[in-house]
Amino acid sequence: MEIASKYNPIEVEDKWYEYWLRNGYFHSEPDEREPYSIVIPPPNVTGILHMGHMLNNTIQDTLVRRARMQGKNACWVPGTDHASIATEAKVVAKLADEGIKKSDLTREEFLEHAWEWTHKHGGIILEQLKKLGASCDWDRTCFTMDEIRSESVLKVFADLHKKGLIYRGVRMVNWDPQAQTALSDEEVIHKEVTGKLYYLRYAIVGEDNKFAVIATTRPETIFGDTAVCINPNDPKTAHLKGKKLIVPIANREVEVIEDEYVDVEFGTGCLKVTPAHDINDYMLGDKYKLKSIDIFNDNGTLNEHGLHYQDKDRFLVRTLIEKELEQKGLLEKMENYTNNVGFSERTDAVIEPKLSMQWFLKMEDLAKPALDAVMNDTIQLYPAKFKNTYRHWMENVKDWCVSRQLWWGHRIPAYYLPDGGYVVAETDEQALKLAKEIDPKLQLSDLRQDEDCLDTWFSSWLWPISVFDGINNPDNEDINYYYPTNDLVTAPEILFFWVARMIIAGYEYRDERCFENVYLTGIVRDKLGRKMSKSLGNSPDPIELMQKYGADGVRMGMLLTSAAGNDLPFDESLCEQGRNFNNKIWNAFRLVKGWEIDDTIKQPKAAKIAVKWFENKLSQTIEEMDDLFSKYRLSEALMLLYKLFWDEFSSWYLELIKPAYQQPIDRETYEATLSFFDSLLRLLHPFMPFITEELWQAIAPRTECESIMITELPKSEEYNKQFLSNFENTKHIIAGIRTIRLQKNIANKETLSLEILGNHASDYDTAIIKMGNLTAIDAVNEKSTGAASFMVGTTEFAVPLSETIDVEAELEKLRAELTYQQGFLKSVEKKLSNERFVQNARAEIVENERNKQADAVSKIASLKENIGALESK
RNA sequence: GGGCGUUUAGCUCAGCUGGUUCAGAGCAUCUGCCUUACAAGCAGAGGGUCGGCGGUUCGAAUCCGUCAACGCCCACCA
Repeated sequence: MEIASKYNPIEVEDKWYEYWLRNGYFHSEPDEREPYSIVIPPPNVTGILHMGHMLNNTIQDTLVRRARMQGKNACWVPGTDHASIATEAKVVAKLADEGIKKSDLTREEFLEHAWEWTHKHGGIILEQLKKLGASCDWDRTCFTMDEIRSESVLKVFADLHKKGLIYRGVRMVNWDPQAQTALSDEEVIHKEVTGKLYYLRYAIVGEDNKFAVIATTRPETIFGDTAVCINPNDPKTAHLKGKKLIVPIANREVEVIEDEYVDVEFGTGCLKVTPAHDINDYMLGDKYKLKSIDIFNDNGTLNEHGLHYQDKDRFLVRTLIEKELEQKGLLEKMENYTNNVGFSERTDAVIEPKLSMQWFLKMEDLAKPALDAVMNDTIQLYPAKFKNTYRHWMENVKDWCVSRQLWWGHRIPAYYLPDGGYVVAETDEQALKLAKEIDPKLQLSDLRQDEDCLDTWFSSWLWPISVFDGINNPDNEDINYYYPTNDLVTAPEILFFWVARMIIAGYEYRDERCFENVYLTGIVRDKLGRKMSKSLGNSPDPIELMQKYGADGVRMGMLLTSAAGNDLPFDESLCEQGRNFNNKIWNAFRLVKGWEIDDTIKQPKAAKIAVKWFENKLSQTIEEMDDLFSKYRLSEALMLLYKLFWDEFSSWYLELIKPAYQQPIDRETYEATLSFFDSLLRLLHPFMPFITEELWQAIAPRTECESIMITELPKSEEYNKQFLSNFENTKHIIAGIRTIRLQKNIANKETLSLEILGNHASDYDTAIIKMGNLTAIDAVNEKSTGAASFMVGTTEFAVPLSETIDVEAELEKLRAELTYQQGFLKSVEKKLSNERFVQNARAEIVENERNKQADAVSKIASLKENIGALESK
């Protein structure tokens, strides 16, 4: 059978994914096994796969596949998020392209478009995940706005309202004038912006040509001024006490109020107060019962209060008003100024603080158990440094504005009565029932449901419960079995948006943590450290990458340098490394598969040693891997395996047992090798599912229904550390011979012999002979003349050479070594002659120093002897 | 402005409670090899004052202080 020398992933990946699906290996039902569950962070329903998803889902799949192979009943629940604001924005944009304005549509018409869009683009991302090999239980696929999830959301809203935790009120909220909705504080991103600080002249009433000068970054908001505030302790502004001022252009009189809130040092010490458009001014307005004038329309243009600027955009007005003020002599001066401005996370529009009626969730009490759970490690964050961040947020948690002025989402189940007041209930019928308690004559048609939707996160915070229908049916088999889930893998960016709130919901609705461990990934960046983004065009297409390097190659590339919580500087060369590794595995398979077995051959000694060694090495590595996995150090676990396969198995083990060209192999060694290969494939499977399945299926006859993914993960057995360390020594001896070959330009084909000075255990001699291509190993008291020597540990080895060696070069080498050893001995002796060291250090440390001393002394003696011998020639 | 974190080889990172020859790994680099599993490979080699300074200690990459650079989170002094 001729096998290609390169692994071709394209040919095998779809085949095996189909096979796994066909056999239902991803599907999980409750049974008597230990459950292991992960809920996917639901990607936006109309989104497409990006590198962040690749990283995140590779990690999840690795964890799930490993758990499955550990005999757990593994269940990875997939799904998508309706992504209220993001999806609505996309639909609005698409409609705009078609010349349709959202405002021209009814709610129902708009939702029709939105659903159409969702059905058209929805779920693409889940199909893409399949290419990656994601072993999700697709039968359980959920959507945050499907029937069960919607019902859950409304139920929870009604319940929290009943508990008095949800309230409605007029508050200063973050208004996104582009999406025309309120946002939660978490959806606002503050950025430094260079702008100007304008110094405006407010005329003092009753004092001709006298002005108070007031600094502001937002001159367009003067139309909303309802007071000017000074600090009562500020002599600079004391003359303004009790006066009235005229707001420029608006020509309105406002009072001067006094409050210590005003910073004497800043600007002129005078603060214009615009309660409708600034959170601090709002508080002042509240305190002094000031009028509040809202000067903006919902889309960020000025309203009738803006006078001749009506219907013009706020930023345009800023430039226009600057000119007008200047013309009227009301602009004292301008300075460059940088300040923090809030932007909408979704639309990047500048946030306008705006007073409006919204729904809020009281967070303080809810947050308590969630804070404790993380602080006392009931829920573990990886890396743990995020505990601090988490605590800080949870201790200062503010009420959550849950209403959004959007249509795409869960409509708030609040129903207004004709004569004022409202009821909250999860269904129309129940609402009517509640309403009738107030007024028995009311009909359903009398009730008017709230127009607003709920924040997207108000559905995703229930995700670990709602995917198992644990809100609607709190005692069903699934939720009782799979909840709490085990691991959550997500980005730190949504620690507050999502993770914290899920923990809160978990305690509120299950009275239990929603997951045990949270693995926080880093951000995938490009080589230059920039975030990957569409606008920069620096984000590779994951699908193309997988076509180029294979899904396994890309998975490995993602995992190679991604410690938890560390950003991942992504470079295609990582995938290349992954692909190369696939190829290495493939070729090892080719070698093994090509051997003929001959039952009459006895197992060679070298092979026997090799088998014994690799058994030990394998166990040792498995033990180390288990430890790394328990700490969620996946990259390191993978690297360990990589080295085990490449260096230990391929370069050492296979070379040691390899029969001569076209010679058969003995059965014992062959079977041991197949068994090792099988173990290695199983260990690799969670990381690289496709190639491992392909080779596992090929390496021995399998029946339909068999798969590596449902085999058991190899376990660590007892191993002999001394044996492993002896073998490392052997490797050094072989490396020494190879180095001499290279230095002396001796071809590998040419056989050599090796001399060992003094006695030497001979267990490994056959291995050394084979790997070094030696004719013999001789224990000698004195090495041959003209032999090239090297040391391993305290033993000296020599390779006799036919041609005369360069005495001077050899001497130079030996002298350098002598100098090093003498220096080393000196430092050891210095330590040992230090009484305080001998007194204070632990006994074994001192003992060790003494051993080092003895070693060095013996090495020095032998080096001196050699040098003397050479010099006398 | 507050808090947290990072700084170790050209790059990405390990290095747990200070002590084995502890200064490591992978990649990259360099040298020699097309040795019939693999040139997407094999064999070997070089490379770091562990960010700076100071301290504790018999002993510091590791602990403490301080400075610097970078990053993240929180916080709306107009």
